[in-house]
Amino acid sequence: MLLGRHDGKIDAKHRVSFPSVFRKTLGDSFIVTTGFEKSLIIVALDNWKTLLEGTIDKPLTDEDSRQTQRFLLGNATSVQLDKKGRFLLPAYLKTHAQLFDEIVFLGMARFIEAWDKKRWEEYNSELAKHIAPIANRLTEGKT
Amino acid sequence: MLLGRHDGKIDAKHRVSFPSVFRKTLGDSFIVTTGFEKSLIIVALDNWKTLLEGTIDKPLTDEDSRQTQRFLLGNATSVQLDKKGRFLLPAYLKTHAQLFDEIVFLGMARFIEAWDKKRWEEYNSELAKHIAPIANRLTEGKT
DNA sequence: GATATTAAGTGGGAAAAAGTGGGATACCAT
DNA sequence: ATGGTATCCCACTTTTTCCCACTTAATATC
Repeated sequence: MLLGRHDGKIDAKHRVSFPSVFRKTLGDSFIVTTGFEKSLIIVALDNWKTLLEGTIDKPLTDEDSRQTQRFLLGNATSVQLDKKGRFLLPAYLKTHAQLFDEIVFLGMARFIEAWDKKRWEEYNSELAKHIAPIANRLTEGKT
Repeated sequence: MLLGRHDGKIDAKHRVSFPSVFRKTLGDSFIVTTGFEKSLIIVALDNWKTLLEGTIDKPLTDEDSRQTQRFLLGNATSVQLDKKGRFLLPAYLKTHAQLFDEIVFLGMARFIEAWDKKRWEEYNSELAKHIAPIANRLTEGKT
């Protein structure tokens, strides 16, 4: 299961270093697409369809579903890691996630989210304030 | 049941020595994540997994579930003790807990809290001054 | 209670792995 | 051709991992 935070960098050639821990699970070829809250979603090729369940399997007459499809599928790209574990990030994805040179990868069980480091830290500290009930359950022990 | 205070150290290689008393309960593999008042929370793996149930299999479109996942998964790390009972502490957790080189582990019944030694001692002596009315509030209204 | 014995904890060397940066060549579109 | 981008490769730095030696603490033994 994918979990934890690992940092990477984006160099002048738009190459993104991908943490080796995650590489062990995902392999050296996967899908990158736009995510929610200005993140990027990174998912293994064979997990791609499963992940979309419940979001794109609605009838095409449903506009919300059409829009979600366009967002998730239309922006997706398949990337390949180089020998040193880096992939090339298309400009439109870099823009979407407001990425600069420091990137944070978050293991989210079945996929990975990527955030600009600064934005993640801001978002996360906000999150901590509102997620207290969840954190409470964490320390309550077995239910 | 986890209780008591035991101290540890963090060396230059980010290795944290974990008290053998707690190791006997938790084993040599567990979850470390962010906690309240800038502490760290250490919980057993299966404890943590129970908490995740019902959130990691929700569709991507569920915002609440996204937030919970980010908090629970993004900040957590699964650690493994080495032969000498130390684990590697990720930089972001060290930062969160404002840890330097001395660390205090507190048994909290079902989980463990970790504090920077100096911060803990300051916090604790403040606590001692004000704890009586606080503890009283906890029991007020009951019976 | 002093000393032997085992366990726990600390620090660091050395090798391997991961990550970083950049040069040189190939490729494509204008 | 030319400028921009991608690809491949290599050199170098940093981090991680594994192992061992040593110190300190805890426990046992007489």
